[in-house]
Amino acid sequence: MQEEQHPMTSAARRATITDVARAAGTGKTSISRYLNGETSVLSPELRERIEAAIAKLDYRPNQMARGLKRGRNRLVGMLLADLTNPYSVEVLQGVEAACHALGLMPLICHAANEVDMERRYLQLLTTYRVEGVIVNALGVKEELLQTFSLGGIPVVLVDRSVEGFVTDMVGLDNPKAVALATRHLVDEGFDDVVFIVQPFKRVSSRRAREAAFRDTIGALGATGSTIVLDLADAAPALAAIDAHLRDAGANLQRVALFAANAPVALRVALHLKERYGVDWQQRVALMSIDDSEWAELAGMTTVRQPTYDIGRRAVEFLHERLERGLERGPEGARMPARECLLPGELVVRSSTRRKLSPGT
Amino acid sequence: MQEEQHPMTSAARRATITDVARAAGTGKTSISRYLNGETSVLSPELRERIEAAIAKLDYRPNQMARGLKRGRNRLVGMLLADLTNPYSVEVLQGVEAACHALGLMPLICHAANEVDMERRYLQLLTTYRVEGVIVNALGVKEELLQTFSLGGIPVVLVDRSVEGFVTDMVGLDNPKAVALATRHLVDEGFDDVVFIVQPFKRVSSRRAREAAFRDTIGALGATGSTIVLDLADAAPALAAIDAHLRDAGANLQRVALFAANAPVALRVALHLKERYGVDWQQRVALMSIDDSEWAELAGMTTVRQPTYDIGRRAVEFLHERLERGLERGPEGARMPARECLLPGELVVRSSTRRKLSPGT
DNA sequence: TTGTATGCGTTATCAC
DNA sequence: GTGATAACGCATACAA
Repeated sequence: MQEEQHPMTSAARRATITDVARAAGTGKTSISRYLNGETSVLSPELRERIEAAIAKLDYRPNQMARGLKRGRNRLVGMLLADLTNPYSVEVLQGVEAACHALGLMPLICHAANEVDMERRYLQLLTTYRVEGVIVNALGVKEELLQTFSLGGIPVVLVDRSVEGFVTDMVGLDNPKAVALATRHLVDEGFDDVVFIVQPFKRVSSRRAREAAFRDTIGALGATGSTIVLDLADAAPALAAIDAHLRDAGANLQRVALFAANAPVALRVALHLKERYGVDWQQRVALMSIDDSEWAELAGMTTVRQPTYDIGRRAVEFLHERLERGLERGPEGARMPARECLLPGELVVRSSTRRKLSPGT
Repeated sequence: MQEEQHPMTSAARRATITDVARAAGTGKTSISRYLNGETSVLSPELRERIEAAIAKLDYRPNQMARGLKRGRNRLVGMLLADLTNPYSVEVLQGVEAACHALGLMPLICHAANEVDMERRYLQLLTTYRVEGVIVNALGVKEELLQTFSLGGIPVVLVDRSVEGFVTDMVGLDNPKAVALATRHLVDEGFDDVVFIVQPFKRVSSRRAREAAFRDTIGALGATGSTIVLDLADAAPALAAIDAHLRDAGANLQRVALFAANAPVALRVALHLKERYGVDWQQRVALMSIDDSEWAELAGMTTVRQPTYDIGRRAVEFLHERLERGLERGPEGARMPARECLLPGELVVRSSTRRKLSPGT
């Protein structure tokens, strides 16, 4: 009844290590050794038989069983707050590449901006016994993460820290990046800068960027203010922006808008276009952190984050901790929390180049 | 030596079902029963003890072990060719939501446009014994997918079919969508439409869209041509576009550019901006399939794909096959391949609204 | 150099 | 109602 057109066992279940052993006329141990690269302790002849059997049966070791036995399944959890944000996708690319290089498999969880999803996914990751987690979340709290740490599962934070919780974290060097951008604006002759940021919530980077903005503006002796824009209800903030623009125009001030990230920048740009028409760029200068794909098209100045490297570093941090945990006992993985702050790169485009001589 | 500050077993390994059984003063079987909702056959008293023990130990069943025993681990593979393409992210959202609702866990694999990665990831999915796969790939061939089908693992294709391989597939209704868009252009008075598409390669949807374009243009008696643009080497195609635009201008023809998807549209838009300046939209009309986030900002007409539903349907297809496979024997999952073609929605923006009276 | 036996955490089969 | 016990597929200590 078995049709053997293809080299594998028809439409039945996959071959197991036992099947291979039988086909190769040997024991499971030798197969296991072959799989784990203990190639030196195998007679060339047996080795060939094993290779043949594996090929014939199209055998693939079952990672689940393997993980169960070894205690580690090479799975690492990657929790992303919002894949809609190009930042996340880019970080992800770095994470994937690094994981691949290290033989790890990222289990990607996309919370789609739902705080409740974050919690559920984190719990789920726990049931799959991931060896570590990389977290870029919106509302995760310390206690949730403690579960991992206490269980000996390393946690690496991306882009934001979590209050009351110390671990490795990697992200943009916000102070430097914001200072760079702000200084650029002032240098270009803008004497009134409006920083636009989402409600801080639990997101430390938002707060950090805003603080850096105020510091820099103060140090430069320029005029600056902050407007908080909630993407779920942007009207009030947009009205505030309009008002500010109107007043500044009356005072002959040159104002620049500085968005704290790409989603905010897009929302603001859409509003400006709607309000001032297609040539809104002639009327108001907009820049942002995050160099999204449309920035070039819109000719908008940005600060490009080293997203790929951020992802890569996050995995490296994780990997180092995993290694440590292996060498010493499970309790010996103690190691001070590290922080990796990568520099942003200013990408100057037409939106912030001086167009009008001051006072005109 | 054990510090019991937190309710769980210090920094050691996670609690197992045996631990819970011991803590509850019962056998593993009862715990298992409790976990699997066989709640009716448990005395209320025992039930409470179990609940308490689980809470106290912060016990989480190990999915790996569970999968090993049951033969199914609720994992489904999701292979994505390019997360950089917003289309993919949107489809993913649908997939995730549907999976979550059905108790499935998507294992997301991002091939980053590397055909070789696709192959590797597909093999990897096999080792994790996913119960099914949803594939949106660039270069996977029939043989690779056969491995899954023959192994009794359902495959659902998204957006594109694979030559010589029959399975469920879900995507945009390309003929209708392209016809809708093309007719719109002609209605708006464009008498020369250029369709721009990436090299067909193994991507069936590209071919389908181009064919639909030619059919529609022919049926409408309008002038149309196709330019193939390779994102990795766009110069020739862009030059061809320039030439076409020049010639058409000389002949007083109104030409519209129709990009087959968002990445192409972006590349073309960038070129046009570079060539014609910030008011390039005044000179040439551009539309595209895929309603990317910058389309609104650029005022570009698009065909919006029902991405979320595409993802959802894909999971539903998969789920139905999984159920079938359970009821009847593993061989009884036979079921004709289905195709779900969802309609696109025309989003008209300023880019294609008549600006010049013909012949001016 | 090779094979046997045991256990990883869970579910399923069968007794009680 | 409840609880031993045998698998699931694999790795490993140990024996041969």
